[in-house]
Amino acid sequence: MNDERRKFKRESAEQRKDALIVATLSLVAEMGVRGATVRAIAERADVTQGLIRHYFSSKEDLIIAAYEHHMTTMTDQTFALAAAVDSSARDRLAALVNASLRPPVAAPRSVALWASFLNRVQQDAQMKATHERTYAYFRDQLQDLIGAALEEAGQVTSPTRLRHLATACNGVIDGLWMEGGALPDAFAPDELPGIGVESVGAIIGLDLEQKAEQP
Amino acid sequence: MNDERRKFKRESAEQRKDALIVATLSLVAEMGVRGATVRAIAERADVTQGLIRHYFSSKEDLIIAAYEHHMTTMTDQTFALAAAVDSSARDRLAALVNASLRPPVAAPRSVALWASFLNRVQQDAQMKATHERTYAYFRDQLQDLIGAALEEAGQVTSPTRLRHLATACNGVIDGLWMEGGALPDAFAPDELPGIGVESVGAIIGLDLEQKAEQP
DNA sequence: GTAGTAATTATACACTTGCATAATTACGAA
DNA sequence: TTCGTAATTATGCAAGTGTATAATTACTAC
Repeated sequence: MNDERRKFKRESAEQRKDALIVATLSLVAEMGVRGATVRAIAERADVTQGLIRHYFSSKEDLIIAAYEHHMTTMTDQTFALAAAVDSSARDRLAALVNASLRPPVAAPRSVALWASFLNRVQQDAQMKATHERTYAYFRDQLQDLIGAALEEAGQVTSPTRLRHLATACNGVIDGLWMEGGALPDAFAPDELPGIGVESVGAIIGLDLEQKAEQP
Repeated sequence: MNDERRKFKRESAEQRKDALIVATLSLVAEMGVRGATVRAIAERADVTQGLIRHYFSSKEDLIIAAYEHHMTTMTDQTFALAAAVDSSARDRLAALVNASLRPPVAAPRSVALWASFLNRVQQDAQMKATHERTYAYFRDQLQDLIGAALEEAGQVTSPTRLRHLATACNGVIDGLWMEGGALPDAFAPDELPGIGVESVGAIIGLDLEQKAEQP
């Protein structure tokens, strides 16, 4: 009885690791990797610093896990919304662009994390692999959607041209994503997704904004 | 005589400050702000660490100066090429997009620096001011060029719409710039400027790629 | 030449960092 | 209940950090 006396509570390995990762990400987003010291992380996760070494072999290991967590979360958030659309490929494409350029995917926090990790991603092989996997996945999905939307519209597209279109659209989307997160005040609400849909539509030659015809 | 014995050489304040800034930027680009320690900077600039404090009141001061230097250099490099075009506004616009998406402006080093500084920019008032000034300058130039190009083509554009177009184009350009620097291998040479010109043209409704008519 | 002075080096200090190791504590099994 | 063990804390350390201060050194004015 009298739990107040307990100096700490035991948690499952999964919960603790997750709590440490969440604390790490919040600190990195706020102050960069430099601000995410073991002591600061431990404090934010309400544990003592020694515990970090109990769950992660090194701080580098924790940083890598945090990056993986962030990328996975963003990917999931992006495709969760787009996958819900079950009408036309064109609408699914528009939904994907929308989800990519709207919070929580497009947000200062996301971009701050991306920027903070960039250096390490370029140096650490494991982080680089995570980055490339995530990137390739998004690009492939985008390319498939573009292809399907064009086919839907009765257009024949060569694989080479399709690849070019996907590259261009991906660049525009990623770029607007970063831009929106780096300069949140530069855009009115809904302006960023609007620009994205407009640009992607202009590039592939389809009007993504027009409502589906009512039969 | 026998200058070999000299333990150091005196340089003008301007040269030394510049050398320290250049050393700082190269280190930040390679290893992030975290890797740019006073000792590493001093070593790369071939001086001892004490000298840094002689020219900059603090390390933060040096970082701020380095950021200013980087942004100014990028702006100059961007507009130097575009300003050389003296034919039509349309061609100047195309040249601006090109210069923005081509080395040395669009390069891994530039984007690495941008990403490394992002956190500090958000926190430090002086750096934020530098950032906003640079950004606003580019945007205004872009908006003017778009307006001139459209007028040239005989199109009337409301200020509101012009602002929207400039925002969209700016977002696409900045985005592609970051994308190209973050993933240099994802694009073939000349592919990025091509996508940029194509996208900007599609957004504002002008073909920027067509050659000027030969009389 | 020589003295003055600013540029540059040399040295040291207080503080933070990541990490290791030992000492506790909570919880499950018996 | 008690006992074992893994989770958690407590403490300490060596290396690296920015900065301050004093000691040199190169150039300049006279």
